[in-house]
Amino acid sequence: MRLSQFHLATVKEIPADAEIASHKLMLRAGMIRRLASGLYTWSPLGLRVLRKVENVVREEMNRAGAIELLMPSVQPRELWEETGRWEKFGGQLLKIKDRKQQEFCYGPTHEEVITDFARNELKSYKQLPVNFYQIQTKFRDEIRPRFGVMRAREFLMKDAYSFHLTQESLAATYAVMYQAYTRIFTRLGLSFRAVQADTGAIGGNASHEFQVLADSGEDAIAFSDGSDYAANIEKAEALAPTNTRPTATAALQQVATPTQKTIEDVAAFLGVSPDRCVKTLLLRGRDGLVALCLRGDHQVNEVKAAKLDELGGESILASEEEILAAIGTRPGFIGPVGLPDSIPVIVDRDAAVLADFVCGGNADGTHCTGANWARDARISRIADIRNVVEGDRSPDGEGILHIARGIEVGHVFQLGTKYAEALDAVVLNDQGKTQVMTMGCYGIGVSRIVAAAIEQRHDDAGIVWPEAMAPWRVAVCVINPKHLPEVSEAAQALYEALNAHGIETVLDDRGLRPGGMFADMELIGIPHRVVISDRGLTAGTLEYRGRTETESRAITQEQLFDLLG
RNA sequence: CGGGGUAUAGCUCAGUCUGGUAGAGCGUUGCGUUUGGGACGCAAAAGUCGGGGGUUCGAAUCCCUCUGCCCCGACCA
Repeated sequence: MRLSQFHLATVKEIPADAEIASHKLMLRAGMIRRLASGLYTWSPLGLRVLRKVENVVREEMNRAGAIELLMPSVQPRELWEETGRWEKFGGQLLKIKDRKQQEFCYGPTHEEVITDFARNELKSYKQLPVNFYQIQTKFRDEIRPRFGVMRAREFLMKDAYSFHLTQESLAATYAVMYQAYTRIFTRLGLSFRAVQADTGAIGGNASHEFQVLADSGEDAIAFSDGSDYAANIEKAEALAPTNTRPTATAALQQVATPTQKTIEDVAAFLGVSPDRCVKTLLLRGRDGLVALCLRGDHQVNEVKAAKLDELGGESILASEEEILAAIGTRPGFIGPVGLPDSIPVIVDRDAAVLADFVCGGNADGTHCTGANWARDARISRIADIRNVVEGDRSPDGEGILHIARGIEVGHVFQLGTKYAEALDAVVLNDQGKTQVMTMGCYGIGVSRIVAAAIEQRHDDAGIVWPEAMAPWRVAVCVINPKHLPEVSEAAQALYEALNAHGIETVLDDRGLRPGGMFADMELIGIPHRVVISDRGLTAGTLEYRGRTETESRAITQEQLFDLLG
């Protein structure tokens, strides 16, 4: 590509509301333009990168035996009624009506459509297993779109759905997809980690997320330094403490804490550390309020909590009014001591081994000191309901846990029969009997990968693309093309030679001053730069500089081809 | 959904408190000089000050209202 014939649109100034590096750099490089909240146009430059990612994904999916198809982005309400998700999916589902007032949604995902396709197309176990995928635009009406294409409302996703007769077959395809994902992210040059993920309300058997490691990531992941254990913090189990509860030595006392409502304030006020306090949360349970007790320095894990029988799938905090009505105090002073018998008290494993602890006094402006389980407070059940923290023992018993941040770019999931059952997707098995298929689903956030890569790879000058994602591998920059015809001819010749060797090259023939040209090529992250000038022409060498190098070096054309492989 | 902010030239923003001729930088266009790390000079085009209503002799500015966008929060007491 000759840049004079391209639309490169870098800018110096960007809106102040771009917060993270990838968002800023994508705007500055002119890869994307915002159309409306969470909606972006991909410029010619941005699209080149997006296509690179897409093609790697497509190649590896094909290699792994998946078959590409394309489903509509607009989907009829009736299909979503069949799985009950028309209502259950919530506000993220963008609902639209056509001229006949028929209702549709813009697809946030395609389980319904693919399962409908499968129930019509697949009739025999002989057609299984099969794995269909598409690369398609999705729309999720996010509560708060942010970070550019990282959390946009409209985004490009690769989603695959596999169909099986048996769990063993599903597990096999799942493993193949896991391997394919590992290849994809490795080829894309990303530093990533596959982590165990929560299977959510669907309750499937296995699920892994592929997380690109970046400090700006919205997910927290826990990984062991003594094994390959890694899990989303939502999923990571906090092991029971090894010590048992000491015997009570202190007497229960009620103390005045007039304005101290947070653990930090109470602990500081009473001169104890937060890990000697018990914090109590009241949630809406299946049959009335439920109390959760945790050590003051720990945080409740909502995913774990929601799975408690007492809560029945959701973890919703009780309102101040409900709490006032039930126990006569407000948030900030709740404690396990003297709670009504009707409220189950679920105690975290670590909170359960505390003795002589501090907790809320169940009266405004009071806390208790010297509280002890059994003697002063009832335990209905002990459970793991907290987030793991840095330094916890790894659940597999090997090493200790560390916490890192990640950007979820892929998710593989053994769905089971949930959708196939709801939509009656059945085949005849080898006994001639009708059998519901079991499913897997495998997603990759194609557009998000572009942002995630930049998060991971950038410097002061701009983006530092991995070779596999760069819009072009090489930039040939011409200095002062108008002065000497030989200079622009030499640049042209090199440009053509590189492309002829299958090395994607861009020729910067815009005639900019060198500073502007170099700055642009660095901003848009081209891995290799070759400068052609009268200076080099006289010397018979090319001036080469890699994107992350700080000095140029003189090399021959032969050396350049060697270097580019 | 709650709270806060914001909307002025293509972009980034001043100007609003204290009402009185619409501003800057970047970008764009033309001419000239320049040409190895985002050049310089001269000239120019460019705005329904988000929409609607009101107050006023007069509104970007004050009041009401609608809308878009952004930020924070939406359980961790």
